[in-house]
Amino acid sequence: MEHHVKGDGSDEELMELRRGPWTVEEDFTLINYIAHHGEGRWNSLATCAGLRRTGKSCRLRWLNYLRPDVRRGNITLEEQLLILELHSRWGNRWSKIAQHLPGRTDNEIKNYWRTRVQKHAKQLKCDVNSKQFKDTMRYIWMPRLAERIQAGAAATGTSTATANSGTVTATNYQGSNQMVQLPQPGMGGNFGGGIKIKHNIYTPETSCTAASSDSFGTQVSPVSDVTDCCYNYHVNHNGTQDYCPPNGLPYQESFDQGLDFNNNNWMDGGDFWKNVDDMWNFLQQ
DNA sequence: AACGACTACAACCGCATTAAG
DNA sequence: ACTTAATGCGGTTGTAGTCGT
Repeated sequence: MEHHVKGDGSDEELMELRRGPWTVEEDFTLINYIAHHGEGRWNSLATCAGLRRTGKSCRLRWLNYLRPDVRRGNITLEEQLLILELHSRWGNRWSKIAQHLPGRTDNEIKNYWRTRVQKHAKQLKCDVNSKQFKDTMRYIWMPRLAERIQAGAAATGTSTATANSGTVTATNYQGSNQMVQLPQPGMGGNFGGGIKIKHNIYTPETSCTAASSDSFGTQVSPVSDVTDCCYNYHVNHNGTQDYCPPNGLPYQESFDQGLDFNNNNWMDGGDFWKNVDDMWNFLQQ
């Protein structure tokens, strides 16, 4: 369908600027023009190319869709992990995050975050910006993603996730065997008690954020130190204490049931746990 | 088959920042 | 130094496709 700017007698209306989805012809015109004249000066480009589009629209179409190096298709596990990691550091700085995922646009990453991550936070009935959700992501989901990446790498004989100007290795995220205290229902952001469960947890010490400069050579301030975190945990370097819930399922397996990392559906456990309390109840069964 | 709900993603909008004159 | 246009960014909306009933 075709949209037109309407109603106010503006220049835009007089020029009958088009809106809405781009046609194949428009795409071809834009690609052709940029191939001959280069990109930039988007307003004049739109006019000179004979496109009845705003410069903004042309720029967006080029950068997000037509550019030859735009990468399409499913977000890989490595990319997911990188997005989570960078978002935890920079927040909604989509453009900045996208710089470290070659071929991915800020728009795509933003869409991914909104459709997958925010959806899951909603299903868990917690705010995506809450410490509770961030900690769940950081100490549970990210380590599991890393494990799956490494498992995949081991299976295929590859060892790194090529993801930007630098590389992210799965081993960046490998934790030592440590004891982490899970949040209990009603604790809010301050988890004072709780049982101790062994897991390869993701900590500032084991993540690339622990360094004063990150793996991309960018100076960063470390994210909240684990001592600032509401979790109480202690390191169990020999890793001898395995906790097994009464249901007989190892802790890790229990989480895998709720967070299906297979087939990239690593956040599709929302129907399994309706909220954090449900998750907790399941783990205590 | 028809319908509605849901999902993913393309596109738009408004504002902030930067560059040019 | 100031103004204005261009560009970039993040939030939001629109829509086509898919799935379940």
